[in-house]
Amino acid sequence: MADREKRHLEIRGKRKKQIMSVALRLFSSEGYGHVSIAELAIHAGISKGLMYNYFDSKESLLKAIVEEGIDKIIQSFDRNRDGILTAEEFAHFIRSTFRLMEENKVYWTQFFGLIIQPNIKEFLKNSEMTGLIASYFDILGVYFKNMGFEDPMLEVFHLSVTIEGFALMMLFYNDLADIPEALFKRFEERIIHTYT
Amino acid sequence: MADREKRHLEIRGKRKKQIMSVALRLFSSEGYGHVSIAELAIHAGISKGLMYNYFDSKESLLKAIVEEGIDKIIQSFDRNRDGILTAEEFAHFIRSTFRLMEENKVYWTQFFGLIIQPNIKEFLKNSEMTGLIASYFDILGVYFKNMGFEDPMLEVFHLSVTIEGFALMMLFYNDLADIPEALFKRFEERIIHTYT
Amino acid sequence: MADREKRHLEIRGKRKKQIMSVALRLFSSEGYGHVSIAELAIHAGISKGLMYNYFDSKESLLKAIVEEGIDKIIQSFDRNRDGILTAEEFAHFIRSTFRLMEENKVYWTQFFGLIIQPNIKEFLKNSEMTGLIASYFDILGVYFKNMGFEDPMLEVFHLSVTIEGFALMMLFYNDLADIPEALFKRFEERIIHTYT
Amino acid sequence: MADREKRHLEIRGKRKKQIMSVALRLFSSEGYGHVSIAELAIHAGISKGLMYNYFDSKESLLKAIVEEGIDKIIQSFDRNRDGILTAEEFAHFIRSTFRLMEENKVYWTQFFGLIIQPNIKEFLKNSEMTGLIASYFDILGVYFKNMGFEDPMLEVFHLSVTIEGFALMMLFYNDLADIPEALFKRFEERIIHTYT
DNA sequence: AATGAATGAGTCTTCATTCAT
DNA sequence: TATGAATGAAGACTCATTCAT
Repeated sequence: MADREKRHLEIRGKRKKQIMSVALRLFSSEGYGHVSIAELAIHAGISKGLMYNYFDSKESLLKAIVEEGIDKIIQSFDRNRDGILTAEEFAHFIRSTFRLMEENKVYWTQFFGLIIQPNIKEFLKNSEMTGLIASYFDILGVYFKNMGFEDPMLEVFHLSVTIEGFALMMLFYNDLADIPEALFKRFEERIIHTYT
Repeated sequence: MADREKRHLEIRGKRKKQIMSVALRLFSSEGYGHVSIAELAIHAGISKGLMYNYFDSKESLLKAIVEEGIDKIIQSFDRNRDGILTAEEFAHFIRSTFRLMEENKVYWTQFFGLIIQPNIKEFLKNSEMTGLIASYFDILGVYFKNMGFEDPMLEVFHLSVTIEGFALMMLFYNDLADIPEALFKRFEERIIHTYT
Repeated sequence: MADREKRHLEIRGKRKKQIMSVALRLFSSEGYGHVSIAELAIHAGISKGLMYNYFDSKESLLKAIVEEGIDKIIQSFDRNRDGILTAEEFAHFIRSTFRLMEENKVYWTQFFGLIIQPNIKEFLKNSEMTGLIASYFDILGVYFKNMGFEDPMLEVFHLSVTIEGFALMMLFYNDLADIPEALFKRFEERIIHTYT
Repeated sequence: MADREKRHLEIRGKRKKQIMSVALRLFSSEGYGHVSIAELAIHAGISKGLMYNYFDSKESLLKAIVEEGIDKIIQSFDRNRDGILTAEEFAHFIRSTFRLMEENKVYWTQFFGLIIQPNIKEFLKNSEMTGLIASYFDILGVYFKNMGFEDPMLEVFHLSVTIEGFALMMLFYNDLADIPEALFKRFEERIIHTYT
């Protein structure tokens, strides 16, 4: 009994992940509104009805995907929040952020491609991320002030804009030709160099 | 007769612009796929059928909007392409770019919100813009080299990423609370200062 | 302009009535839940989509039908409610009620067949009819008391039960073979005779 | 072995009854077409698949329920069919009928709520009940004739209509507030008094 | 030029039923 | 016996597009 139940849960878990993974890819590349359940089912190799065994609706599937991504981000960034950053810590923070993105380039690119879609942005605004971002902005503001920057908030703005722009660039050019791996490294060092 | 015809064309022109303007706003905020012709007609104060007097289809309307935006960009940037930039010319180039964006903040924000949507990106890739951007990249590369930057292509990348990131930030935060006007100016000077 | 608008409204009105009429017939004979929009469309000689030009949903169509019936009933019975009934008035009340049912036997049989369906009953309970029925019960109670009946409320109950049962009988046997016209008359006189 | 088999059959029998009981309740209150197998399974505390171990299909389950009800009715009324009714026998017949309904008010109300649904009526028409009812009509006709009623068939009609109307009334008002128990008794005596 | 009734293909969703375990 | 994952046909509903007026 416990055996059967365990297997069921395993199967459910796998299927759920599989559906979410396929959906993220399609939603990101085609746009949420342009992906039909039929298309999703074909790409996931399942029947049309099965999705509804795992998610209440198409929108609920979207929500699950977005929330999972937000959770991943929060888990990654929710450590060492004592609030004071040294130059070394700043460098480490930037490097580990890029490392995270690089390791799951496909996932994060797709995720980014998803959350910039109209109506989906709203999910973010109502999530914990808003607070998380604000607190990081504060920490960075203090750091830049301590480092002697004239206009710390402008630097915070510049840095975050740069990182978002980088993500957007990856999204745009990844379809055509991959961005050279080396660029990751050089770009990252360029940022660290500017701010330490 | 010629008079009547002229007035006729004038009216057509105005209607067309009005439809395109409303459509851009809706496509950008709701997402192309989520805007129905019925909704568009209501917001434009016309009947559903009338749209088809001006555009062959919904997609043709989209195309017209995107092409108009691309044309505007090309017209703005297609001057002084002798190819060699002085520091002063660079500063002027950055300033006039920001000025253009600032003056039509609403239009460009909407336009940006439109072209980052999946499937619509493709329009850009097949447009003249690709070549235009490439040529600007070349000019900037030469400029950065002349200015003694170690890795000119990285700087080009950084600059373009920054500007795209800025546009994205405007798109995201414009709904909630306007970005302070002053930031435009400070951000722009920050870029000029870095690269001159 | 006013002309066109008028014609539009005329067409809309006719179509709406036509759809409601076909829907009532099908809902009553097949059961609301078993009638598909496709089936309804075929029987009404229209396309599947057109129904949604006139009603928001299948349920909204149902609601319109039920409410129309309730309104008809209320209009028929909402006259002379001074509250005191003579034997003559009672006889007239019964006769005119039967006359109304007889004249639109098809409509009322279908309507009755609709409102006894599960879930649809609820519509009635929340309608004005509840109050109307209650007030008629009161009036009849007084009448039976004045006529010297031992247990007036029991008579009210008996009478209403009899009429409802008559409606149900019509619904059941109308499919197979029509109830003989004469029965209407004899049944009606039987009731009048019992209670005057 | 025979023991195990017996227990086996006992369990099967119980399960079957349980499923039928839950199904009758749901079919009656929600309408046959609106009850899904999933819903049924949840309310019966079994899995979706298990139902198919006991019944071939949803319709076959419905059929079993209706047939069981018809059987119960036939068993109750199939006695003393010598054909001639005295006044005393008539009174006893009415009383025992009401007693039967009263004792299993919930069951019969639900059953009645089921068989008046469109499409389900057909089951009755093709069942033995049609003949049974006809024969009772005959017996009652003779009885009323012997009792000196002017229009015996009208009385048969009136009586059956009254009883059906009573059942319908119970179905309608049972959800809201129970019909006072005393009414059963008084209503029954009222009928007996009229016809003896 | 302008309207909106009408169409029907396509979308999301439900659900009776099957089957491997 | 019992489970629930999986299927696919069918249902409610949407919407780009056409066309008579």
